[in-house]
Amino acid sequence: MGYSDYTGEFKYSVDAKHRVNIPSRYRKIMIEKNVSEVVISKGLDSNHIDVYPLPKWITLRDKITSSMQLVNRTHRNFLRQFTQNASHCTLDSQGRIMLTPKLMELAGIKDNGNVMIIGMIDFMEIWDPDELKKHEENTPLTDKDFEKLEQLPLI
Amino acid sequence: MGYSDYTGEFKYSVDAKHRVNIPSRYRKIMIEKNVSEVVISKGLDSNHIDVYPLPKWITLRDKITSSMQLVNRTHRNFLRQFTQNASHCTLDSQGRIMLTPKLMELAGIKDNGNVMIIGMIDFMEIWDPDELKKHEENTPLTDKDFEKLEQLPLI
DNA sequence: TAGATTTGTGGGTAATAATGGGTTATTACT
DNA sequence: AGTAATAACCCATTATTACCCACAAATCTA
Repeated sequence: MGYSDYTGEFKYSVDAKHRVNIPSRYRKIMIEKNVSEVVISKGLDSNHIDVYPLPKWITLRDKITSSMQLVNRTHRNFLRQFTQNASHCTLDSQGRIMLTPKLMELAGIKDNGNVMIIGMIDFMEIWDPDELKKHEENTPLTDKDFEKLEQLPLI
Repeated sequence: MGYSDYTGEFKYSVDAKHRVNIPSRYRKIMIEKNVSEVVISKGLDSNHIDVYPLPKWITLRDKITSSMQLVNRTHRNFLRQFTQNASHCTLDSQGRIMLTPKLMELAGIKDNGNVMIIGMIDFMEIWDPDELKKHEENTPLTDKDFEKLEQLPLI
């Protein structure tokens, strides 16, 4: 994973052309790693968008296809969900990507609205600010979570 | 960990640009260890800021990400909360770091106010002076705490 | 104790980042 | 093929940050 990772939370606007800025720190990391393309897709569980730098996407894709059994209905359904809403995009000269109408709809992101971008170490998430707040309120870290943390060695 | 560690308590100002000085003794240790970058994040339990020199952050991060599965919803939620408030910063030529508005808010630190910096051996904490005093008054170590501590090896 | 160095703090300026919009090229549609 | 819609490209403006210099207070040194 190296020393540079995607962390933090950023607020950006969505313009009339569905363009969203990628944080400059993230762009620097991508340049350093020679990545100029990302794959955006529906977040695995909820109403947000996942942004995978291409190498991460390839890792994910290969992991899934190699362990998947096409005769298994659940596997097929999962694979469909995973790829159906995935689209490749390259950053424009200003460092922005263009969201698709379908993903914006799924994530509740509005034209000329705002988004929150969250770093997830080796990929990113794009949220509608209200959806994010709602999600945070519904999933606070519990004491049980902290107990789990304590069981990790060296922390 | 070597012979040099972060200890002690220091009082510094926060200027209008959200800059906070790092104690020169700490800076010397960092130079000695070739560290020019830290990650600041929300303190695990309370209202203060944690400052991890980069190597410490990497250790933490890898411990957490290695025990984590992306398809697990709880894991994803935990990872999000872990990274969300973490932001990388490099010291400026005067040896200061810039705090983010969100972390200042979470820690109750005010523009043009003061902070206390506390050494935690291999990382540091930044507190609002009032919050720190309150915390000290409200959480003296009890006998029960010491009993728990006795269960730790090597102490 | 006087001078020299380090440390903490403040502020100006140049560089970078974020955002908006116009224009041309590409694709899609009938 | 001609037209409409869309996306890529370019430039302009504003906001923010990084970089630099300056100075005062504190500490060290001889």
